[in-house]
Amino acid sequence: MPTKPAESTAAAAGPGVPEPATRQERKQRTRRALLDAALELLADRGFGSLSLREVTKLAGIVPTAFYRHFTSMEELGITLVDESMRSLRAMMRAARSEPAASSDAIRASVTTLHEHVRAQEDHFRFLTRERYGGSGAVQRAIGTELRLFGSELAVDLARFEGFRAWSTEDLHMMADLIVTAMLATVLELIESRPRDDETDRRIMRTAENRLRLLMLGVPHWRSRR
Amino acid sequence: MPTKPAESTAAAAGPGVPEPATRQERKQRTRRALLDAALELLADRGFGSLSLREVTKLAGIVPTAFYRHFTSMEELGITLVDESMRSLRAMMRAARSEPAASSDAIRASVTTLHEHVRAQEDHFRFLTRERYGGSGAVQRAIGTELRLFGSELAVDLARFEGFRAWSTEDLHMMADLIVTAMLATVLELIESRPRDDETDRRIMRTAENRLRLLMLGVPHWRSRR
DNA sequence: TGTACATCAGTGAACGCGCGTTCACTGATGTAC
DNA sequence: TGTACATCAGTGAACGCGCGTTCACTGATGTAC
Repeated sequence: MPTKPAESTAAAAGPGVPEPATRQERKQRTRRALLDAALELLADRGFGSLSLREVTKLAGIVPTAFYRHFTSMEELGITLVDESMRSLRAMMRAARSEPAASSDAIRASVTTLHEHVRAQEDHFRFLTRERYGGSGAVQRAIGTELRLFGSELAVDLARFEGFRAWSTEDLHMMADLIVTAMLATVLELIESRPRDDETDRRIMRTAENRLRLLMLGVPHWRSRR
Repeated sequence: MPTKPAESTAAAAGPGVPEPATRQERKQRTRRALLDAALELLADRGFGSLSLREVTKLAGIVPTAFYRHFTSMEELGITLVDESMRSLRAMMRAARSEPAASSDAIRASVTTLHEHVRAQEDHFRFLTRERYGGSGAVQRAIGTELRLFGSELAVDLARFEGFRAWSTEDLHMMADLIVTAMLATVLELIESRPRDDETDRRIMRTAENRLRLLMLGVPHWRSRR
């Protein structure tokens, strides 16, 4: 048996499970352990300061085995971006499929945001932290993906009655405002102290109010150029 | 003479200057060289990944001399936060002293923002990048300072006619929205490609529109609790 | 089903390197007389 | 103004450590017959 008991997030299976699995399945499990180890370490530090050795140690493998899964830490980072963007899009899809009933739509969206952030805290923390502080390729990848994400939201907005007359440029501006406000809320949720329902409710109330204020301006908007 | 020619930002004086200065002045100059070296390295990496040796090398001194100025990189980081916040407050003061004439006030504020960001790009980059991706104490210091900054802005807003009836909580929400939108603009300016007047104008137009949209909602705001 | 060989995820020793920090030092600047 | 001593910013050797990466390896899993 090639694997040690492993440190924490490692490939070791649950209690009592007799360790079956094909070679491919085992490899996938170790790969996951590496990604999870990185996400765990990212809870209180930037991706740029993670070392390959730390990640493999936490994943329960020897440093040299890392190269069986990724050619470099950067490649692992890009994988995390892809994975995290999938979580973000899943949230977006959930929000889109809600019944859009005026002001309740805002409340519903914020609730969806809250649920998804709490469920995939690692991914959302990674995206919001590395968006700016990130190193090279990871930062660029997040930038590109978020810009794409903003454009998708702009298209969504265009379908609503209140935005019928808006120019593409103005729709993008509105989408950016919403994305920025949402990401600010994500950060508040992730860094909230103390971690209780009362604090969460306060953050979500603020998030709702932000969006309400943004929407109040919409009927009165008159583009300048 | 204790100092070597130095690498780039170093304490070496300008061309032809015969290197006078008291011991204190020399020390201050080296300290500045260390801070400038750090800011220069921060142009494309996070503070958490800077090493003491790199910084001293770029500043033109030997690693051990670092301790004559700071007890650790963390202390240097906190100094950079203080210094950068001073740039931010200087901008705020400039904006406050403008004649506040309705919609031109927005244009004037954005122009002020643009000028100050371009003049102190290092400081603004440091604040916006480390706000989230930062390591421990630096991140916490920025968080505290920006919250304070938001509160000051909330007090400023309270003096305007349109906000007479607003609750403290709502004023804070509005101030946060403005700060967040402004910081997003700062980031766009800092990361803008290509670096030309046309790109800058586009970014500033978007910034103006964001603020205009935010303000459009104000007269219609009705607090919910 | 049984055997012989191929594959390949994970191992462990070894490397050269940059790291933060210690220490005793040097020599120009500052101060007391 | 001149001399003797104190201060202290910057030096340079040395340390132990974790880093990324190389290499030859092991042995369980997979495959061909």
